Amino acid sequence: MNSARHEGSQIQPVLRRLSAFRHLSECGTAALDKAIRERVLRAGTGQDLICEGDIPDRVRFILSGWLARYKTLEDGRRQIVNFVLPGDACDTMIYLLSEMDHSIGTLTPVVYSELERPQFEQLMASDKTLAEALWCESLAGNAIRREWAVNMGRRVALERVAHLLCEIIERLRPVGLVDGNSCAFPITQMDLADATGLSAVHLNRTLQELRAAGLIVLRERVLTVNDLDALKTAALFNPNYLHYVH
Amino acid sequence: MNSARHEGSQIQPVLRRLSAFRHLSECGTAALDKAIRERVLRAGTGQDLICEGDIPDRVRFILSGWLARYKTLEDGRRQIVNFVLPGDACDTMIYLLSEMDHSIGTLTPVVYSELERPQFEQLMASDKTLAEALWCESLAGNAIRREWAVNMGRRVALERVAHLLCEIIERLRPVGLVDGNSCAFPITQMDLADATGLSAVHLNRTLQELRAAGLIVLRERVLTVNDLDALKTAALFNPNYLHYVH
DNA sequence: CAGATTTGCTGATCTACCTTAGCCGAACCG
DNA sequence: CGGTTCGGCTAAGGTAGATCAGCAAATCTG
Repeated sequence: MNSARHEGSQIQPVLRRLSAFRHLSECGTAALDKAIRERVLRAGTGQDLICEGDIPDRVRFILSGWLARYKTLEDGRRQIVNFVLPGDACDTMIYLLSEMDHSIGTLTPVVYSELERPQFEQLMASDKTLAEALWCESLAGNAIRREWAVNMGRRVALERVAHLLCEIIERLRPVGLVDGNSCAFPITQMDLADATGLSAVHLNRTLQELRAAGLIVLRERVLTVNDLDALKTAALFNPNYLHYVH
Repeated sequence: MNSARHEGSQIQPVLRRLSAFRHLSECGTAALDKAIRERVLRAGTGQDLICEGDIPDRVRFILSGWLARYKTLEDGRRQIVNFVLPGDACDTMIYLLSEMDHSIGTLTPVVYSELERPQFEQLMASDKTLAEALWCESLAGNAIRREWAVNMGRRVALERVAHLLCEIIERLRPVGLVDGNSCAFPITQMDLADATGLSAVHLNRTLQELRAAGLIVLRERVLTVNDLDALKTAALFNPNYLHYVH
């Protein structure tokens, strides 16, 4: 178990992410900080935080690590419907529903904070800027899902994968996880395939196509994009759906 | 212009839809009824209520007719990311975002009610059951988008179309628009193709396959499904994501 | 450390779905 | 009234991406 001081340093991603939507008041920042430190937990790779059919009763904030929201068909086909990245709030308000319609599992080791419903509602009530930022975060998650529908329905494999990579970079950037042209990229090709609706084989070939075109360097779990504009053009990427204000 | 008495009769779908999530108090019902009657509008087929890039500043309730949320790529490829059906609330809270990331257009003639942000916030504050029902409606919309990701990513054409038809039927039923085994089905095959990520040609063939299998009858804008369970089985359809409580 | 598993990668084959092109009947329109 | 558009439908041919099978390196595990 780490000290509170150490865990505290990991709250930054959440503050940075919410600040992308609204300037947070000092009061809001303090309330959030306090609430998050209350209960910090860890999970290893490949664990489910919550499963389809479970009763949702808490809200989570991701401090580090990557997760996926996913659904599985009876015959095993899996579709990742969203990545959950550091700084993301996870399931704002979902406790209003009586049952989860999807699962949330870790793709890497994860550190996260858990709030019970009363704590979370108290947090929302504590500060207007914070509440609005949380609402925006939730609405932006919605917008991401819409863009994914476009991605899977109307983009070909190369555009599709390029688009996903652009999105991940632009989501990691405001939380400070992009260093120059590179970011840690800790997930497997299988995960990428399940997120893009492609087979693992075809995803692998598409990555190689992107590499051959000089658009990406992806090796040893690090993604480097030297010409992001070129990648965005190849992806028909328009960042408006991320809804960052500043 | 129709009389208020006549328009009033069209509020039913909204009440019925929200009642699927929470039992509405009399007070909430009355407030909603009053707010909706305030400003009832009409639009013909093929009109956009709001476009990508517009500033969202109002909330809408659909009283009759079908609409689509959609996005268009630069080169014209279109993807419908959601159908908006009678009774649906349209863009709860979206005024918190500064810009629309998608468009909403009519697929049929539509009757709808428009509320400015202050009116809507007043409505939300007026009654707890109503507010919760509206939140649930919004969360359920989210869940539908997740299921669509699965649909486009992991289901083959026949399953995909079958799944969409099941969803539409199960969404129309609680608002009273399913009559026995049939419902009005006023949209074109092109619309269905854009919603499923298929080409119009292939969608047409898939419909014929469904007809040949005896799973659906679709003609003259009426959809009849004599054995809904069979269609659901073919679609790997699980209604849990619609989140109806009763 | 050896064995088992996972991950990235490749080749060959197959097929689901796309594209292009065009027909037909119904509705609409000047 | 004849032209035009729209929606449903069909045929032919091409291709993007799936499936199956297998290999090598890295990683995990006992």
